[in-house]
This record gives sequence, structure tokens and C-alpha cells, in this order.
Amino acid sequence: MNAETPVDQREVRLAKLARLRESGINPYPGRFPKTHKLAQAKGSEPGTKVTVAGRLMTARVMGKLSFATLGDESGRVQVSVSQEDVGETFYKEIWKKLIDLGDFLGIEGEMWITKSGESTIKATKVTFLGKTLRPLPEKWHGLTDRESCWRQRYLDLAMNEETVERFRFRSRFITALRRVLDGDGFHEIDTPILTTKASGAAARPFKSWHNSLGMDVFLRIAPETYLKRAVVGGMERVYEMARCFRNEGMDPSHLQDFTMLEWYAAYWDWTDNMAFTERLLQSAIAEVTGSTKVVLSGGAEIDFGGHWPRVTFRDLIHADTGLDIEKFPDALGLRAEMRARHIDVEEMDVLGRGNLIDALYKKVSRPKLVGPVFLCEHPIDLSPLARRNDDKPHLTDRFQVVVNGWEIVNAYSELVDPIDQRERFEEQARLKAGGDQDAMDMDEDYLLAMEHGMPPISGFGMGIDRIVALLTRAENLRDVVLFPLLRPN
RNA sequence: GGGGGCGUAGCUCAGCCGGUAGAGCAGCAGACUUUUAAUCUGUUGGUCCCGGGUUCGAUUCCCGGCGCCCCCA
Repeated sequence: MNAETPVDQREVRLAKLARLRESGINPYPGRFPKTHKLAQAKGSEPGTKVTVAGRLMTARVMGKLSFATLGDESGRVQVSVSQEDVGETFYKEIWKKLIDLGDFLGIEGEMWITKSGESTIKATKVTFLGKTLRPLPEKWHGLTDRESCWRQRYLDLAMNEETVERFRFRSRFITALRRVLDGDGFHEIDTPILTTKASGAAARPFKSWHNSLGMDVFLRIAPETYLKRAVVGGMERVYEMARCFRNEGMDPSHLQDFTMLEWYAAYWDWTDNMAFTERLLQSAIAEVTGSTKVVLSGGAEIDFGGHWPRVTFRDLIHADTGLDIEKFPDALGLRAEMRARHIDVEEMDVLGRGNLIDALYKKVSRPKLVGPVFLCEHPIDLSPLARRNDDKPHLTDRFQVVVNGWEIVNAYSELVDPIDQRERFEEQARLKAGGDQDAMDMDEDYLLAMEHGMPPISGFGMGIDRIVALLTRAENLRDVVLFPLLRPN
């Protein structure tokens, strides 16, 4: 470089890029056949000939000999580059002047052991595989700013091994879940994300507009009613890794764009479901962690092994407050009793009885649950798609799995009676008219499917992001999503 | 919605009571054939998040805004 050398690192690298091209070197070649991953090369006997590729992470450049560290997905390995081996012109003019940290390089060479005992590739040829125009974060501290890690995840991944490991874990865990489901005769299917009605959950949807059909469309809030339509058609066990979208508040345990595993099994009830839920999670967790025991971010250890305790909504709330919800069959009475006990929840005046109980539980009981625990016997008006309990018609055959104060799983015996379903939708519509914005809409198309006949069904939904966050001790769901939505800055 | 915190060089961070900004790494120039955050010498680089206000003077104090985090409702 000369006196006119630009100051900005990007300008410097653009100048280097131009000089590479002038030297007849293609800085962005099309392919590079390699023989070893870096970790494999590192483990090879001295004398082994290897051709590897990776990103230049550190470099210790001396007069006639350099040591550098190359990184790929398998790990890092040291490379030595000497003037003697690559030629004086290349060493002095290309290697020392035009190569930057962050560049992708191909190395052809032979393994040897340095004086200090490190397995190293002695380069005989260095090939440019991708010139970088911007510097990597600092080699020692890496990228630590949380917001930068979310906005520029590629840098977080490139610099922080624990980030890579967290996303590998997520991938392996999802694979493990699929393995259990596939092994039990479930079919993975895909149902619509773009829909004409947001159904299957109590949540506000994202709304969009379909140009050629000239109508409103909604991003799905749950795949539930479509998966059940597949069961109507005779697909007895189905599941979907479903991206869902809910237009609601954000906090460390809620994302607007999240992934749910939902599955449905014909001829099962909720007790079959609970048994399978235990097996599904135990198998998948043990497969990826080697144990059913999990240490949480707070340091507490929980165990997914064995049978999980079961507790009813009624008993739980009674134990925590002394209030027996069975004594208050309508919203009016329950609200008055909560007020009398100075228990205040948000939007208390517009919630129906079911959502009132739900809000009560979330306030007084859920934060104390460490679990895993099956929470069951949800009020019927909280569960418009769940089967009515045969002995207690105001309750449903439903359960949630709660771990560390988070609802990880929501599951139930499905409501398959189309007459009952219609009445439930009508009740939801009344609640919505009364101001309960989370209440569901009438869904005639789903009722039409139901009226063509459903077998007994039990279904399950699990928040993938939440369980992965729990298992990896991530404190924020955005830490387990590669590219979380953030306001542009 | 309320409260608290953070925002300074590409990255990691200092910056006192208000006096117009520093370090390490990275970059640039040079030396160096066994380095491991290589070392040594020299050196470039700033919209101190943005906009107002107070002041002779604001990265610093005050107000408003933006982005992000945490807690509460």
C-alpha cells in the first residue's frame, strides 16, 4: 500500500480485491473440492496429504513463515505457510499483502506436528475462495453485544462456538422428535399458512391482502383445524412442524413468529396422549442430551424421566389462593370473589369465565410451577376445540405440560361432535361480542368437515422455541431463533 | 402503560467535578522461519445514537425522540 492507502477497512479491502484480479487471481471461484473437514485433518497422522477449506480466523505472520488458524463447521486447525513452500512472490505479495482475516481460503498441504506439539497443515498451495470486504469482530472477545448478535447472526455464528452449538442442538432436537413420530406411524404433512380464517387458537392474527383473489387473508395462528381435516379424510396419525404467527405482545417468552409441533392421533384419548407425550419428550431429550435430566438457566435441575405429576386447575388454584373455582359457575361471581380477595388481572371486566380462570392461574400459580407437570381439567369455555369430559361436562379432557413456569405443551381429546362444536363456536362469538378479543370466530368450513364424520382423536401442540430455550438455558426466545424480527435501526 | 438500564473507532471497552475523546484488537508501513490473543517499532481511523435546551464551552447536565434489554401492571 502507498501513501494514498485509504483509511476505511472496506476501502482497503476493495483495493486488495482489485489487485488480486490484476494478479490474475479469481477472488470468488466457483468450487473447491476438499478432502477433509478441518477436524478430520487435525486428527490425521503426520504426513497425510489434505485439501481443506475454511475461513481465516487468526494469523501470525512473520518474515518467511506464518501460522494461521482456519475455521470450518467441524472446528479449527492451524495452518503453516512458509515462503519456501509457496514461493517468494506469493508469500510476499499475495499472502502478506492481500489476505485478510475473514477470507475464505483453500489449503493444500500435508500434516505435521509443530515444536509445541500442535497438529498443523503445512501449506503447499493457498487458494482464494472468497474475499471479505469487512473485518470480523475482535478475535478474543468475539461479538458480545446482544442486539448485534440478533441483527447480524452470521457474525455471532462465525465468532461464537456456543451459538453454533445452540442452533445445532435445535436442529438435532427437531430431528429427534421427528424420529419418534415417524417411528410411531405418524405422517408429516403440510397445511396452509395463508388462510381465509384464523382458527385453532385464541389469538389475534396477522392480516394481509390477496391481490388476485381480491380478499383478506390471515397468517395461521395454529395448524389445528387443518390437521384435523386430514384425520377426517382418513390420515390417522399426522404431524406438522408448523410456523405460526400471532399478532400479540412481545416478551422474553413470546415471539410473533414461532414454531409449533402439532400432532393428532385417531382413536387415542388424552390419557393415551399423556403417555405418548412423556415418551416423545423423554426419547427426544435423552437422544440429544444423553439424559432426561436438564439443568435450567437458574441452576435448578429438573427430570423429564418417569411419570410426571398431574394436577387439576381447580386444585392448583385452590392450593395457591384458597379460592375454589367450582363454587363460581359464572364470570360475574368469580370476578367478585377475585376482587374480594384483592386478586386483580388485566382486562378483568371483559374476560369470560374461562379466560378469567386462565388469567388467575397465570398470576397466582403458573410462576411457581417448575415441573414437568401435567396441568389438567381446563374449564370448557377456555377450550373451545377440546372434548367435554363425560363425568364433568363443564370441564374438558385437556392437559398442558408446564415447565419452569412456561407452558410447553397444550393437548387434549379433540371435540369431534359437530353439534357441540357449533354451540362452542357460538359461545365464543358471544364472548368476542362482549369484548373478549382472544375469543374465537365461528368456523363454518371446519364444521362442514366435522359433519362428515370424525373418529375419536387426541392432539398435541408444543412450542419448539420454548422447549429448545429451556433445554439450552437460553434466557430469551430470540436466542433460539436464528434471525428474530427486530425493528430496523 | 409505568419504572430502571444501555447506546463512544470495524470489534471489546475506558472516559473523574462540564474544558471538543482514549486503550487493546483489527487496519496501514516496517522487522521477524516454530507462532498460539505471536512479538517489536511507527501510524491512520470518531455524526460520542438523533434533535433541542442550559452554558463562554456538552460525550458528560436537562428535555424530547430512536433502537435494544430488564422489571412491574
